[in-house]
Amino acid sequence: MSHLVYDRLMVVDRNQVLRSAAALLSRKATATMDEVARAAGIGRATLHRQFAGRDALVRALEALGLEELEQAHDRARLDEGPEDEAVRRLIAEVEPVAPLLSFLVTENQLFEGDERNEGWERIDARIVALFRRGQENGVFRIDLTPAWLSEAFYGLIGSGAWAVHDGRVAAKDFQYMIAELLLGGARRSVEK
Amino acid sequence: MSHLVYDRLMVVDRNQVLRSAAALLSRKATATMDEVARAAGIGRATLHRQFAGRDALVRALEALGLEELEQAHDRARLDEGPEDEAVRRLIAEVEPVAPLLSFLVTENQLFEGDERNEGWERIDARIVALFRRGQENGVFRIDLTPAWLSEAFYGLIGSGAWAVHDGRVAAKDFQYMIAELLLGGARRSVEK
DNA sequence: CCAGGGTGAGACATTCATGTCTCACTTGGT
DNA sequence: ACCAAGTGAGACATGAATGTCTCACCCTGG
Repeated sequence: MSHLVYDRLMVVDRNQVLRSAAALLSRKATATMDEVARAAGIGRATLHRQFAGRDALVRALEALGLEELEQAHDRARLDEGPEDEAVRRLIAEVEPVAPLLSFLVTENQLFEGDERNEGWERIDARIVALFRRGQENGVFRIDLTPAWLSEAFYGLIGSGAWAVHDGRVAAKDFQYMIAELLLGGARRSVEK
Repeated sequence: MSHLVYDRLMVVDRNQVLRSAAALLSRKATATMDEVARAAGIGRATLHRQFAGRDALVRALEALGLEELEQAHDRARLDEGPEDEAVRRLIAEVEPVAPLLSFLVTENQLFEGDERNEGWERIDARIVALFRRGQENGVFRIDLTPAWLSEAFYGLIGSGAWAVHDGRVAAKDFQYMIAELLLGGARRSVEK
């Protein structure tokens, strides 16, 4: 029981540190451990006590990102209703995680298969399944593979996050821009 | 006249070094100067003679990438014919530069406005103009801003390059997948 | 009031990439 | 055959980030 007290008062809130680290590293991926510590309002030593090293910190961020991504997928209820609507819901739910996500993606490129977290494949499987189901139900075209649609989905999320980040797209248009491009494409359509 | 002889035989071919560096760094962005040198088949000292430092090397790669990008835009003849066809041509021409491009993009994120090369804006202006013209001619939808379409274009190019890189998409499908998604979207359409 | 655990600050050693320099060697030109 | 230029290899210094450790301080609980 004493744990609960410690976690909230005197002791550094590990999760809070992670949030602040995510916010910082999403903007400046090369931030040093010292900068991360300062951003979290703690000392570098304390940061090291919580995370053995920079690698451990990134791993923890990966776990955090994956957890939030999974929750986003859960909330989006991908297996309910029309698949294109499910995609829209997913975009909306994923938006808050987008900056952290793009940081992790570029960071993961460097791990080069050292020990890739299985969580990514789980996430990927869920969205691949969504696109596949949409194809079977005649909602999505069948000439674009689910794997590619999944890749493009996260690519557009990242692009959208950056576009918003440096003011090329208004934050309020984030979901619409991504959803419309992904679902409808750029070409002018007769329907709708 | 003696320069031509030097450039081809004894002296290191600077452009050749750049190519090999581009190929290596596109796969492993954190490669050392030593690794870059080895990959080019030269000594580290010689690499430093050609490029004052890692920063200079990246700048040179940026110049190379921008030059090839501009040439790709030229060859795509963006101001001729229907705009959607122009986009297809552009995708085809940009494909070879895609890996280097995605390296430069992630690398540029770190420069944080120190001295961003103006070339990017020139390139961007060209493709923005293409999308804008397509909108005026009724080929592209007007509810997606040209700035976003441009961002999405390069985002998808990058995603496609990575998808091909780790075998999620066949290389021969690169152009088709990107063009179809960007132009037509994922939703099944009545036409076509 | 006292004891203990957690913290911030700073000193310190270590590691690694970078950048500089020297030197012997090879190659091409004269 | 000689000379000059460019090169590779290696030694060396530098700087930066990392990781470890100590120590004084503060807060909380007893």
